[in-house]
Amino acid sequence: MFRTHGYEGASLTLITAATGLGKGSLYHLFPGGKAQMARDVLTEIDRWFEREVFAPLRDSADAQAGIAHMFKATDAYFRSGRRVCLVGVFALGAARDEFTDAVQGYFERWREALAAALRRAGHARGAAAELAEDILAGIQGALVLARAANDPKVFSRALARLKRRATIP
Amino acid sequence: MFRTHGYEGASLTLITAATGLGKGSLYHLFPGGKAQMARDVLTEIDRWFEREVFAPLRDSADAQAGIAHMFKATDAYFRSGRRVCLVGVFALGAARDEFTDAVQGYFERWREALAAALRRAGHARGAAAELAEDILAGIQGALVLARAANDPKVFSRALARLKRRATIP
DNA sequence: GTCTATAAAGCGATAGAC
DNA sequence: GTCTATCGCTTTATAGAC
Repeated sequence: MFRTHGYEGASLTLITAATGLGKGSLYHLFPGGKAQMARDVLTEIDRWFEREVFAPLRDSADAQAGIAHMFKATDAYFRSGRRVCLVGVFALGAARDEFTDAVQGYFERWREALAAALRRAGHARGAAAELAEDILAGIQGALVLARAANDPKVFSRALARLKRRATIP
Repeated sequence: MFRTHGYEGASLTLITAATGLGKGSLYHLFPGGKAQMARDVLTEIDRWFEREVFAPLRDSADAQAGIAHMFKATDAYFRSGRRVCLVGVFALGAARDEFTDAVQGYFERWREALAAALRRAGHARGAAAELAEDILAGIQGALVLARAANDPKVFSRALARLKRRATIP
């Protein structure tokens, strides 16, 4: 609900309908209310990316394989462009100020892990840093364009091109 | 207000405070209420980009000059990364469905005008189409990253790299 | 642990005085 | 054309029964 409606747009009524839980249950599980729900969702997303994307980027013996894994996991996570990025949605809105650390940390750690992997894969230091930024921006922007055009293929195409740029022939 | 708070987040209270107009005045000027306000803002944005970006891309005798003008106007419009894109914000949220035409049209006409200019500037047909998509996604994504990091320079850097990719040496 | 009932505030929108 | 007052509804959040 936060992903598709934004923080302000995701009302408790929508959340109760989507979860099948009444407000009483929600406040029992999340005493901090809506803010805690969002915080817990952000934490869960962070854990998923840490495990499925950042760690493989950092730890893969074969850097190229780690990068390839990132593209595959990213495509799966965003449902090939049918899903948008909750962290990106929060970043653009007023919610960024309430969840600064989570929003900032997500992109920062992704960028750092990717830049290091690109370096290990053979890109020059400066080029790797720039390329990592381009790839992250390319992914976020492609999600915007895909949803604007209501055409997930925009995302798939962009992801394929970014993967090609990351690969050293 | 729509840009910084999203469609749902931009309440009439925020809008009255920002404009200095009471609700009565707002509904006198915009009988269609909040939806009309958003529609009129989208129309205004569309006019601005049509005049300052799309038309120069299409009509410039020197295609390279038209593209350079686009990057300059884009940097100015987004305040070098201190502003985000209202159309992008709407695209990611539920507002897209209420303002489909405006959101879709904005990116589509930008992409088409840019692809044509890139082709006239010397890029091969297929490469120009791909590059146009990359540049639009790069801009939207850089706005996300810049706001997430609370660092406008992320946007300026990305824009400079995109401009370099658009230029044929 | 989940529910219903309810509170207090805020929402978009309208009416009518001036 | 702008204001205040108000409507009806929704919002987040709480209380208390079960």
